[in-house]
Parts: sequence; structure tokens; C-alpha cells
Amino acid sequence: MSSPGSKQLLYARFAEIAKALGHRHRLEIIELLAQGERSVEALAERAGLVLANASQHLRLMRRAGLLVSRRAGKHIFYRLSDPAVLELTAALARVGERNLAEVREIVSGYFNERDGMEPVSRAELARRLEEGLVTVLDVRPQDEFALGHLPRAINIPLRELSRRLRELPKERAIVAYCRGPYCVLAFEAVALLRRHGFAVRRLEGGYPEWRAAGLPVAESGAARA
Amino acid sequence: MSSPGSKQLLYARFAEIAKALGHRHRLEIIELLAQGERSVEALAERAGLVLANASQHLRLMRRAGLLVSRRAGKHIFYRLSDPAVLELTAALARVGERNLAEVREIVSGYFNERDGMEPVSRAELARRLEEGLVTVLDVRPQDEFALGHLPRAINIPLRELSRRLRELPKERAIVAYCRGPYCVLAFEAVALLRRHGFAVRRLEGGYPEWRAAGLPVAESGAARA
DNA sequence: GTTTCATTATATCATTTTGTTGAATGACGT
DNA sequence: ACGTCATTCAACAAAATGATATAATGAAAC
Repeated sequence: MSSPGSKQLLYARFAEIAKALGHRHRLEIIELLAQGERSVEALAERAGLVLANASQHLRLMRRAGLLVSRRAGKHIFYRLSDPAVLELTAALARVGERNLAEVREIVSGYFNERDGMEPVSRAELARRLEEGLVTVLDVRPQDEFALGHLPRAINIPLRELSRRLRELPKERAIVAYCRGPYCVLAFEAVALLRRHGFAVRRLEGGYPEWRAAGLPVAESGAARA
Repeated sequence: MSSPGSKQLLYARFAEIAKALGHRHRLEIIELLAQGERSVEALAERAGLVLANASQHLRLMRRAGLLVSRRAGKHIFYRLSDPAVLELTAALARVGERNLAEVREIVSGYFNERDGMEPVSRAELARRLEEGLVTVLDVRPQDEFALGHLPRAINIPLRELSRRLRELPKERAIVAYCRGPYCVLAFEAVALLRRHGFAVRRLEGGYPEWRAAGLPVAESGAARA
């Protein structure tokens, strides 16, 4: 070919980005960062990695252009470099769901067993929120809720849910959400609440998808260090 | 976490897909397959790989769900499993262009040097095609043209272009295209034709993007083995 | 049924990636 | 300046990946 290698160079860079996505733990870190900026330590703890290992993964993704970091005091905070990163992981998931039998089995097995109902679309929830007809339940950990959440959402982390059921209304519709399409928290919450007779459905996607769609969000203002 | 590992399984699968994209040669193979179905041998030759090596890469991508294969006679033909694969590589490129300085430099260096003008958008070309005001030039190799091309496009492979200039009109606008956004053929063609005084611009993206947008395409009918 | 030939599988080796440990860096508080 | 602490770097072993040569497969042609 007469190509002078510019394409080769570009594709080498693009391949690096793909490689940076090509690890279970790194995809999980991206899911966490989609909730908002976090320190290396917080990410390591949440992802179940030792600090140095998490640091390695983060550095790799930063070099690939997926993440950016900033220093604040003695902590270093990472965040997604660009909303396009979320589109990228969404495209990855879509290819998987449509072309890998095993993925479809996991989804229909585990996830549909917890919630066989269709999720509530973002558009529908936005409408019903305006009408004030629905209680929105955020089952993520408190710190993630603080970084940003749906308007008027109440936060009951999944692990506290069973002992805080009285905070939820029985006569109103509830819509639960968490980190994203493959986050198990909302599925578990829906299964638990249904067993207790609540009228609960799950939101399509999670908080990052809601925000990426340009819908209104709220912040607790608290954690912004 | 209380998660029973379903998410881990899913993310492991998704990571495999990303890994399958994480190699320069494999991205190039995908670019080629975006033009249409091809045999292992044809792909190996076009990508500059030895057969066994190409076969390995293809198998890997098939297992990841990016490709599917079918047997026809003694040849095995691969193709993209899903249009979502193209969306995935497009998302990859977008993250690269927006977040890697080196990518921007290559694009503005090599590519913009050949064609500093804005490309013609697909919508605009579609409109001007209906009005019959434009000559569409496909500079890909003949066999790729045969697999599908823009309506009324004429095919002059780049390597024949300089000795077939008389086939092109001087007084009409020309729009050139090739395999996709990072294919060098159309850039080289535009540079060459401008030097010879033709009024030529480049199409946004290439044939795969045109077809993915749902715009009309033509086939030479020839190569369909 | 044997031969042919495109493709895939296997074996091998060099290279890269991953995870761990412990040391080094660099900003902060005293 | 000094110690403290979060993060990164460096060094290692284990695992994976990539490329090549060669063998095996399996459909097609005779």
C-alpha cells in the first residue's frame, strides 16, 4: 500500500485505548468513575484492589486518554476524561449483548430473575417526576449519592434497605436505580421490595446514563474535596 | 460487595471484546470487513499478514463476538457480526481524537495537509446526488467497490488515478471517498486531483458510514462467491 | 477414495501484561 | 526542616499474548 503509516499510527493509538478497556477490573473502575470523581484510595477500596494495583490500572487508562487526574491536597482524584468514554463502554456492552450467547444468558438468568419487568424509561420517569407521582430511590452507597443523584431521590444504600423499609411509601410507585445497566444494586433492591409488597420498578440504566441524557441532576454539595 | 459475581462475569466478557479490538492489525481487519465479507486469504493479503496469523486474529475476534464466519466451498468468509461493531470502533476513534494529543497531531498533520477543507457531509452529498450535480469517485480497490458502493459512483482505485485523470470532469464538482475516516486513499486522491485543478472534496467518512446511515447503496453484483 | 487446497490447530519462543512487594516521591502539617 | 501519608515507581514472578513454522482438518475435485 502507498500508505505512509499515518493510519498505522492512529490505529496503534486506538488499539491502546481498546486495550485499556480490556480488563475486568478496569471496566469496573470506569463504572465507579462514571458516578463521579474519586481518589485512588477510594477506588481501590471500592473495587477490591490493593492500592498499587489500582494505581497501575488508573495510570494505564490515563495514558490511553480514558481518564484524567488532578491533585487536591495529598489525594489524587481521577475522573472520566470525556462523556465519550461512557458512550464507548455502552457500545462495548451493546456488542456483547447482541452477539455473545453467554452474555444474554447471564442477563436473562441473573438479572431478569430479579426483575422480569421492563425498566422505566428515562423519559417516562422525567415526566412522572414533574408530575410528582413517583418516589425515586437511589440504592447506591451514600458517598456516591453525594456526588450527584436524581432530583428528589432518597438514598437508602442496598445494605441498609431491609431495615429501613418504613421510610418508603406503600401506596406510591417507587422507581429504583443505581450505577448503571449492570449494577446489581437496583436489581436486588427491586427483588427485595417486591417481596415486601412495594410497587417498585427499576430505572433504565443508572445515574450516569441519566446525566448523560442531559436530564436534571442534584448534588448533595457535601463531598467535593 | 454483596454482588454474586454476575457483573464480574459480564465485565469479563466485555473486557474480552475490548481486548479483541486492542491490536493494530485487528482494527485494520475490521476496517476491511466493514467494506463487506471477505475470505481469510483475501484479508491476510490486504492486511499484509501471513495466513496463519490472520486466521488467529480472526478467530479471536469471532470468539469475542465481533465477527461471524461462514463456509462457502473451500473458502471461509468473515464479516462483521453486527452494525454495532462499527459504532464501537467509531466510539473508540472519537475518544482517541478528543483525548489524545498525539491523535490530534496525526490528524491535523497528515490528514489536514492533504485536505484542509471540511468534508462534504453525507446529507449534503445525498441531496446533491439526487439533483445530479456531482460526480462521486470511489478510490478503493476494484474488489471492494464490487462489494457495494455509493449510487452512480465511478471506481478509479487510487493507484490508477494519475493515469486515468481524463475520465474525470473538470467542470463538475467531484466528491471522493474510500473506506472510512482514517483511510488514506481519499485524502491522497483529493491532494492529487487538486494539484491537477479538479474541484474535488472529500466525503465525510467512507462507504461503511454511508451505508450505516441508511443511505442508498449499489452493488456491482459481480463478486458474491 | 484419494488428492488438493484453504483454513485452523499446535508447538515454540520472544514479548507484554498482571499482580505483588517494598522503596521512592512529593505535598502537607507540625 | 521533619515526619506523615497518598500515590507512584521499580523489581520480580506468573500468566497472557503475538508471530512463525509445521501439522492436522475437512470440504471439493478428480
